[in-house]
Order: sequence, then structure tokens, then C-alpha cells
Amino acid sequence: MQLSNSSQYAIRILAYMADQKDSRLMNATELAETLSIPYKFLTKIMTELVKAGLVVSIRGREGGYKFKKKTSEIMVSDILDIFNDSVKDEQCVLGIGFCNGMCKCALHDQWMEPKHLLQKMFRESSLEDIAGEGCKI
Amino acid sequence: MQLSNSSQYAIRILAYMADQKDSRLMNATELAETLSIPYKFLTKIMTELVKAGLVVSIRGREGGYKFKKKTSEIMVSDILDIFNDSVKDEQCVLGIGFCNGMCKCALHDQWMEPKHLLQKMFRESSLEDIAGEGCKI
DNA sequence: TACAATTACTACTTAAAGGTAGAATTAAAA
DNA sequence: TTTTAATTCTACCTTTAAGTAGTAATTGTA
Ligand code: SF4
Ligand code: SF4
Repeated sequence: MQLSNSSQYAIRILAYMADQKDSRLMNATELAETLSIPYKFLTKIMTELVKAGLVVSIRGREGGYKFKKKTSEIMVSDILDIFNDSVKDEQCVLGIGFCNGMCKCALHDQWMEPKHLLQKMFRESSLEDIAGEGCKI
Repeated sequence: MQLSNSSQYAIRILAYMADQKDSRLMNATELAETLSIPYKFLTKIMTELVKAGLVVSIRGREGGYKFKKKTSEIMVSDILDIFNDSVKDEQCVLGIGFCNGMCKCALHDQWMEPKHLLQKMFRESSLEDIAGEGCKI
């Protein structure tokens, strides 16, 4: 009952990037060191974020990464989607999901509310929101 | 963001057992076939449930499994605990959890409510509840 | 007692997630 | 133009979850 490492890392990376005042380019070495994420794994994740269209990369000397969209327009759920980690509408608590609405177990209705809260939280929290408040994550 | 296979299987197995009227012994072969769970994997899980004290096993011919406690006294969270799959109090949404209360990200407070609902759901739903309602899972 | 039906144990295999290594590519700077 | 600092690609390694195989131990029944 937890997000994958990749999702966690991605959120931390992007939240850190969003937290920088100027939208300067940031390179993988700096990000890996600052956030204590294995360099090679970080670059792998960054490449996925580039492919997903969340950030753009500038290759070559003096290169790095920057956001493609405004941080207020990137939602946490957008990040989770990339790693197939978001809470789907049809997703059953038990991960079973071959029961229909007509025929539900005792958990079915109880799961609706937390599920909606989680979806709301992920869908309505932008990187700007996360970066703005509190300390770094 | 989902329970492990072992947890899912265990819940389904126990819910099915709880659903039987008489508290007869049920053997692994029957359970595996009825619930479409790989026989060998099922016996592995059953052994863990025995060790955890949820069910007792009778070995040898005419043997099988039966509950050790009343089904109204076995909570879903008891099952999740065995497979280390329950939602912990300290558990951060992001699985990071090196932030303290003083220094929280935008998700921190929003996570509290769904977390409590999940915990409540798992802690207050017994096998009897699940078995009684609706169809088999 | 011998047999058959059952769970328990030990060890292995497979699949997926997590992580690493090295070379190829790119482009600014010297 | 050469060097250097950066991303990207391909391939591999490691760890954990998931699943399988074979055998030992147990016990009711014939
Ligand atoms: S009835 Fe229960 S098992 Fe079936 S989809 Fe709903 S929550 Fe999942
Ligand atoms: S502040 Fe955010 S990252 Fe830190 S423990 Fe709370 S939810 Fe997790």
C-alpha cells in the first residue's frame, strides 16, 4: 500500500526543481547529490519525464533539465500516471476487481471515500503547491 | 498503490472460509480450485496464517484448516499485518517519511483523512462482515 | 500395519522492480 | 577544431515478490 520508488523519486525531483526561484537549468549530477538519489537511476527517471513531456532536456555542455509546462499546471497525478501508480476509478481495494456493483463485499462502499480523497489529492495538488509550502521533501 | 498478491489471496481465502455455514475443515486442494489460486502458493500462505494464529491446521488424512478465532474477531488489518501490508500511522503518502510535523509538504495534511479512513476500514471490518454481505470475492 | 490423504519444510525458478556500467550522442566553450 | 560537460541508449546486475517442485511428516481408515 505505497507508491513505487520511481514515483517517490520523481515527485521529490520535480518538487525540488519547482522550488528554485529562477527557472534555471538543473543537471543530473546536482539533482542526484542534493536529493540523495543514485545518479544512474535518476537519469533513467529523468529520461522518462522528458518522454512524458513534463520536462525538457538540453543536451551537451551547460545542458540540463527544465520544466516544459508551468509548475502550477503539473499535477502529482500526472507524475503517478507515468509510473502507472495512480489510483484508478475502477481499482478495487483488494486489487481483485472482478466483482461488479451489483455484487459487492463489505469493503466496497467503504473504499469509495478514501479512494476519492486520494484521487482528489493527487489530481488537485500541483508541483507549485508542493514546492511552495513547508520544507523540501 | 495496491495490496500485495499474498494479502489479496489471504483475504479471499479467509472470506471464503468464513462464508461456509458449518465450521467444517477445508483442505488446500478445495480452496485452491474454488478460488483459482495456485495450489502451492496457497499452501505457503496458509502456513503463514497458521503461524500467525488465525487458523489451525489438522494434518494427515481428513485434515484441513479451520479458524482458530471467531470470524467476527478477525479483522482485515490482522491479515494485512502478516504480510506487512497495513497502513502505518507514521506512513507518509510518498513513502518518504523523513519530514516531521513541523515541516510538512502540501500533501501531508491532505493525506491524513484518507489514511484514517483506510485504517478504520481495515481495522473495523471483520471476516464475518465481509463474508456475510454480497457475493464471494 | 500398510495405505492414502493431508499439511509442512526446503529449495529452487521466474518475473518484476530497482539499480548500475559503459559507450554513444550532443553542443557549448576554449 | 578539439575538448569537455552534459544527456541518452543499450545492456546488464541485484533484490524482492511471486510461483513451483519434491519430499518429509502426520494421521485417519481399511
Ligand atoms: S466488491 Fe469488494 S472485492 Fe469486489 S470490487 Fe468491490 S471492493 Fe473489490
Ligand atoms: S511532509 Fe510530505 S513528504 Fe514529509 S512526511 Fe508529510 S506527506 Fe510525507
